[in-house]
Order: sequence, then C-alpha cells, then structure tokens
Amino acid sequence: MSLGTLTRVALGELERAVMAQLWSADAPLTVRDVHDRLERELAYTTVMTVLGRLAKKGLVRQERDGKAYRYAAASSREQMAAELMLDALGDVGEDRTAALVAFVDRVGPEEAEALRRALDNPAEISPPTTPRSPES
Amino acid sequence: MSLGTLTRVALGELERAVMAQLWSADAPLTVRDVHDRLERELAYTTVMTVLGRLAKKGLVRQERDGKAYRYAAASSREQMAAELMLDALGDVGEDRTAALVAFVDRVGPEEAEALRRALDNPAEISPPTTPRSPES
DNA sequence: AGTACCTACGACAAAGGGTAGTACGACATT
DNA sequence: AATGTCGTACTACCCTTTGTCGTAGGTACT
Repeated sequence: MSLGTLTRVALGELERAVMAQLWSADAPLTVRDVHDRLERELAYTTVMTVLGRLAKKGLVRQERDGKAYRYAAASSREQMAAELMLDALGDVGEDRTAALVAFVDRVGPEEAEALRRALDNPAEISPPTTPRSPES
Repeated sequence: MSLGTLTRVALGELERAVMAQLWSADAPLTVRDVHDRLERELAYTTVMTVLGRLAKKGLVRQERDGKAYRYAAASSREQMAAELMLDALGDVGEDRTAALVAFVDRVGPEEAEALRRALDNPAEISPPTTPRSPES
C-alpha cells in the first residue's frame, strides 16, 4: 500500500495538539489530563471525542484505569515521523534513489551527520524500533 | 510552519491519479489528455475540476496553449517525496536525530546505499534539485 | 438523595474531495 | 449565417473527516 499514505495520516489541528500532549507526557493521560493541559477552552467531551477518534485510528492506545481510561501514543513521535518519511518515499514508486538524493540535499548539516552515524551503526544495536503491541 | 504539514498535502485518490499522469508524461498535458489517459470513466469536467484544484494548491502549473491550457506537475515526484520527508522530519520538533535513526533502520539496503552515496557527494554536484520557477 | 466524574452516542457545521451539469465563448464546417 | 465542436468558468451536490458539543446514564462518595 503506497497510495493510502498521504491520506492515512492526515491529522487535524486539534488531533495533533492532543498527540503532542500525549507525547510530551511521560505516562498515559486521562481525558481530563489532556483537557487540562490543552490551553484552548474546549468542552471535556470534545477532548474525549478526539481521543476516541485517535484510538480508532490506532494512533493512541486506550487502557482502562478503574472507571476511566488512560491514553498513550501508540508510537513515539520519532517513530511516527520515520514512518511518514518511509511512506513518502514509498509513494515515489520508481526512483527512490533520486528522492533520497533530493532529501539529503536539503537536510541540514546536523541531520546529515545523524544520517551518517545511523548508517554506520549496524542496526542491530537499536533493536525494536517498532514496539507495536501484538496485532489485535 | 511545521504543523500544517500532514494536512497540507493530503491528496485524494483521483488527485493522485492525475498527478501520476502528469508525472509520467514527458510534456504538459491538456485536460483532454489527462482525461483520456485515466482508465476510469469520468466526465471531462471532473478532470478539469481536479486539475484546477491541484493548480490552486500549487502542485500543478497551468500554462496557456492557444484556446486550451496545458498542465504540468510543479515539481517532480522525487522532489515532492523529498519535501514530504522533510516535512515529516520537521514535525518531530526536538529529536530529529532519533527520527532519522528510526528511518534509516527501516529503509532497505538499496536505499541505505543511495543515502550513503548522496551523503558522500558534495551536494554541489547535483545542482538545482529544485527547479522551481521564479516565484509569482 | 445529591453531587461529581466518566463514558457512550448522537449531532451539526465547515472543509475537502469526487463527480458532474450548465452556460458561454472561439472556431471550423456547411 | 447557422450549427456543431471543444474548452473554460461556475455552481452544485454528496460523502467523509474534523472540530465542537449536548445529553443520557453509569458508579461512587458524602
């Protein structure tokens, strides 16, 4: 599946704001937690709805905690970014090489360094980059 | 602007099909050209509408050709992919390095090779990766 | 019982995308 | 000149997604 990409992860503004909160928290948050942390004045149920939608999309994991739920991002911000990059690359179809060249050409020096290091390090060292929970 | 990203380039299915045609053509196409090349049975005006929308989004350039218009992708598929990758990386905010590591870890061997080569080659050699036409 | 919190659902408006119809101008053909 | 033909400009309509809530109905503590 290389075409669903751009459509697949098109989050709305509020959805992204919520994801940001989940990512910046060091533990799963309740609806109320998220609601309180968002600057904007939103109804409690609004936040709940959004969290529910994110959960349905698989971007957020819902775990029961007594009466309430706690929500946590399904994968780290960095992993998501990596996945998005992969997807973008996949959409190219043919000439991935050219796309990568264009990419590298525009990335900053720090990023280039990071890339170099990552390429040198045998991937073995940083293992489960994708700690997906076992499929449903 | 790092947040508009995911939203910015969410093309629909037909829009992508049209872009694909423009990319695979070696010269600007008319509405009729695109219409004929698409397998699907669409009204002529449907294709016109889509091309118009793509133009409004800046993904397609419209150039007059007598009575009609000719449409061409504003940038190559590879450039777009690179840009999308950049955007995805940008959304990460803080730890781009981690994202790049995750990215590299999941890219195939061929892509890794391409990355290595691209990093070694001083970008000077492959010049205008972005043959943007002068801003409006 | 009353009050506080939660979740489950249903709703509704705005925007985006798929799909098209109609109106209208420029040409070519008869 | 009348009539097609072909192309653009608009307008419209439906469906899905996203932002935003309201209401209903549990559970639990006071």
